[in-house]
Amino acid sequence: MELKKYGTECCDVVEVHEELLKIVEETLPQEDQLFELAELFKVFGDSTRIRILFVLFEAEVCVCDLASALNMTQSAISHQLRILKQSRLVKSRREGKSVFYSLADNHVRTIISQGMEHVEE
Amino acid sequence: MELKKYGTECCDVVEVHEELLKIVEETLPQEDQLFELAELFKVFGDSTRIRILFVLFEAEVCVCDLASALNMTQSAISHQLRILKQSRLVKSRREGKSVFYSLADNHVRTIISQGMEHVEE
DNA sequence: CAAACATATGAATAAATGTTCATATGATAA
DNA sequence: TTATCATATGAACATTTATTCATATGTTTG
Repeated sequence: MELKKYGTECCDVVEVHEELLKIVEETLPQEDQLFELAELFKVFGDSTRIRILFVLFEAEVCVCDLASALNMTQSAISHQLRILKQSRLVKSRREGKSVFYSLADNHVRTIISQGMEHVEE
Repeated sequence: MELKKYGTECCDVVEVHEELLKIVEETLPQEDQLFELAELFKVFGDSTRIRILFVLFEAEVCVCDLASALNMTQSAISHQLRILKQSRLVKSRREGKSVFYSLADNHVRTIISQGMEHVEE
């Protein structure tokens, strides 16, 4: 599919090309969806959380092991797990005193692997 | 592939399970790669930049049309385009006084569509 | 019950970030 | 050249955010 080009002589016109505006209106998701999407990617935008996710790619792990493995305080890890859970990227399961975390779905893997491909280029 | 579980009785032990540590060491990307990856996702973590990308899904567009279409100042858009360009998500091409922006590669589409799938669940 | 352990969370602080404003750069036209 | 248009960018400000510290919650053991 060919990309169209807009705006060649737009900038001295007060109104933008009707056609571009129409397309944007048709294809741009709703404000709240764009916001949610940005919020989701913000969650990926921290190396501590990325590291947590990489560990969870391999195993279901409890909080204190995550803290040890990543060499961070229990509190810091716990705060980040909360954020990961709120965005439904991880889920948790209590077993006695411990809480085990694991990946919630496979979008995580796809998104991270696409990101890796991009930075590795 | 089954996920293993680690840490059942770890937390009163000073050292974490050897096995988990080994796996983490083997599979965790280098620090600088993790950092780059987080930086990349930070770029997606802003709704203005997401909106810009959605417009560029449809067409090659100049800066002032982007500003008009998204109802933002030229300066704000330009700052964001700079960030998108630095992470090689968009590319630009000058034509006379105008500069046209377009997507740099297709990872952008995959990443965003996976993100959309996730938030739409 | 109390003590010990694992996890969660509120408050505070420092660092990062998006937008605005003013202005600089680059290109075209008169 | 000078004027004008399109874009880029530095500085400032307000907001967001990751970590630390202290402490609370929840579970098991004695």
